[in-house]
Amino acid sequence: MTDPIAYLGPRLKEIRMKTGLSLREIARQLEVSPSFVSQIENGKSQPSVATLYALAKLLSVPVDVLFESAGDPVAAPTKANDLEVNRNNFDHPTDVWDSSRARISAVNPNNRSIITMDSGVTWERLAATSEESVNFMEIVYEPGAETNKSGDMIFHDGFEYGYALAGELEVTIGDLVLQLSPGHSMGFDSSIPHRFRNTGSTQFRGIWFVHGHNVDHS
Amino acid sequence: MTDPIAYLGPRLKEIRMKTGLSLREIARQLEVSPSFVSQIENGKSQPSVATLYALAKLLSVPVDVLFESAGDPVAAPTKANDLEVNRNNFDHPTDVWDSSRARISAVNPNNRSIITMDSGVTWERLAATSEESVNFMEIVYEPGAETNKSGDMIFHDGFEYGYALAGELEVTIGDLVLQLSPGHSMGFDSSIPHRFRNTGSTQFRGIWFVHGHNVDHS
DNA sequence: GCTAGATGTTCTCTCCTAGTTAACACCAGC
DNA sequence: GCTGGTGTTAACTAGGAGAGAACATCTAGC
Repeated sequence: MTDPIAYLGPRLKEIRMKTGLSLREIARQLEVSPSFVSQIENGKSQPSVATLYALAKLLSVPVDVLFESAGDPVAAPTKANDLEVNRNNFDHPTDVWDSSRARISAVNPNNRSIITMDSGVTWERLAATSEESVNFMEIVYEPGAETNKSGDMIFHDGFEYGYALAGELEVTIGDLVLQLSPGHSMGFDSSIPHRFRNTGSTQFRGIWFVHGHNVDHS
Repeated sequence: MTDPIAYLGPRLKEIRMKTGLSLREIARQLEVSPSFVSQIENGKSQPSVATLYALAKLLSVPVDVLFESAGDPVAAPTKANDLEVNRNNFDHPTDVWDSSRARISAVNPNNRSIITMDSGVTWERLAATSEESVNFMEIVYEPGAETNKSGDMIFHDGFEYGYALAGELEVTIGDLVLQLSPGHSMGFDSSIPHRFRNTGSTQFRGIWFVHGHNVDHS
């Protein structure tokens, strides 16, 4: 069995990264030297219980998660890393917001980050956590608006989930066409070409969740 | 605030007592000297992280409960080793539904899979895609209902996102307590201990999205 | 280009403390 | 009385928790 204590360092680093805090900032708040934090993260030294506890508290994480084996031994594949498909041209709602992200994010409706598309489509961010490639948002389609003014279908990595709050939305996924009415919901593999269109005469609003495959990455 | 580390010793003793194990027996299994265990229990010395972890493991208790100020119900097993960590009772909404999952999933409100918890909490599945460790659902908290009847906070791998449709929900995440009203939304790293509670007099309903770290796996 | 400020890392060194051994006092049952 | 169990405390030591300084990168600004 693999010693969980051996993973403590990497695990700490992983969690610290998510918080966006620098090693030196941690050291400052913990009142220890930066070098020591580095030594801990690299497994060259071990903290005392007091330091361990303070560390967990600082990262607002139960002590136990520090012992969990960090994710998967994601031995980075040497090859597949360099480039993805040319999905850059597609504008899909991943990582398009500003950079403010945290481990806990609460948003009230009057204070959302909003992105307005030229095509009568609006995304309002509902939460900005430290997860990348993840978007939780309210989407608004004005009457006549559609995903792509060109009418083309789009596809991208990951999955997409939606819940209709108000109005009607015509959802096309692959061959499937369905009408989303308030209370209806759906989810699909977004590598299937898809398109949304508000064919009705009233505004459509829905709760949307979109994420890529690699929800977290080192 | 009183230092939780000061309570570590007494806490250990308390838990050990419940297991019926002698101090010397602990020392034997831990492969340390009995005197040292005594010193730890009396706060005259502190264990290293390794010893602390081994200790928690031996008592089959999460490390965190060693820091709790004594008095809380520990649910310690009567004999060591016959029970696992009492974290198992935590049910969190991942992979609890039936197996029907597809690449495209559309659900209308009258035809949802529903899980009713004993505590007045209901989950209604909004989509069932082929993704594992992912749940998109409408959650309902009746007045007075809470995540855990015991009042304990829960934590698990992954992230959690919510949008309030109706009613009020008291959300506790780590130290943070916030009131979720209709239109409000939030997201957080679910490894931070959290708890939800409907403190109001009306039913709470919200759109929830929960996923583990490993969103897809081959 | 240079500087000034961040970032994380890797040395070397010191002092503290985790953990030891010993002897201690208390019980049971034989 | 012994012999086995229990927990406690003193004196000691070896090892590692943690500091300090110098290191190599970066990025931003002049």
